[in-house]
Amino acid sequence: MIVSAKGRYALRVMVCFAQRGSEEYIPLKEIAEQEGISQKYLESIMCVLSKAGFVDAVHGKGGGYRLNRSPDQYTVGSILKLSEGSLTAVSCTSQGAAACSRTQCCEAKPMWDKLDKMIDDFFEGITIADLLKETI
Amino acid sequence: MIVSAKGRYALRVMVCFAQRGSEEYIPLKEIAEQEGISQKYLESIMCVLSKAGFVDAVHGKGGGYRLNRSPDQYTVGSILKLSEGSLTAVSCTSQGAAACSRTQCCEAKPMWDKLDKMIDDFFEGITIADLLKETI
DNA sequence: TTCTTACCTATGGAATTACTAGGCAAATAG
DNA sequence: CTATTTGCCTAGTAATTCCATAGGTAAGAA
Repeated sequence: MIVSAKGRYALRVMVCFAQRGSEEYIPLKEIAEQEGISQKYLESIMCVLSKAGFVDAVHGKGGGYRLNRSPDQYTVGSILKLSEGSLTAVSCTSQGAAACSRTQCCEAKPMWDKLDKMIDDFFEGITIADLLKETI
Repeated sequence: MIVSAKGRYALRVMVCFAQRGSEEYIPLKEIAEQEGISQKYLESIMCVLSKAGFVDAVHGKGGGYRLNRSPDQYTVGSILKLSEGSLTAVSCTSQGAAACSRTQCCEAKPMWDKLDKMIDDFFEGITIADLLKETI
């Protein structure tokens, strides 16, 4: 599993906001109910998206979240990387993990690197707008 | 993480057998020590490979495992699928899992399907012989 | 001031992963 | 025939991750 529920939820929410396409702020409670996702869990996801500047957030009544760019300005890759942390296919190639001791002699390393690049290119080549238009 | 230690170990062992390239059976203990992998853990992996007919196994003294085809007859994909169970990128598209209720209306489904196919093609297009030759 | 909404910290259950333990079954060497 | 070597089978377990919950604080509008 390269994309967990967290990443999928993040995408769903962003698609959801894009579908509404409003300038108004939408409270998370509304999205959570509509999508049938735990509100509290969504909060932790949106918080990350907000701090990264992907969405605008406003407190208080009439507040909520809204996109601050057009859907074609959001790549699926950027959203997944933010919510999942990283998209590496094997632990050996992820930065956070302690460097694999076999890096120098590993026959498979070039393959993993190529796969990582392929997956990254794939997700960076798709935008929220593409998902809306079902043009994949 | 789409490939865990189990899958990586399976590949390493197969590469290891291919490197030796012998007709003789090699006991797993030898491989485990050489590779620094838990013998017991390797046993469970080899057992699957053996039952699937990927390797020949012989009990008793002088026994062990050996490949029964040339390295270019083993795709990385076939080995990973066997040891990992499946290679699907998201839980929604894996057969074993209960069918996702959003399958019909999910904007992302076509994307996941395309990714799954891309990853499958990638791994099916690489053989153990390729890994040995470092021609990736 | 009160209500609403985003943000923050901590915690817990469930599942998965990587590994260990101990024995049984098969095959060979002596 | 017996002892040794090797693969095979079942069970358990520590650690980790994942998904979600709980309970609060901070900010802003009516």
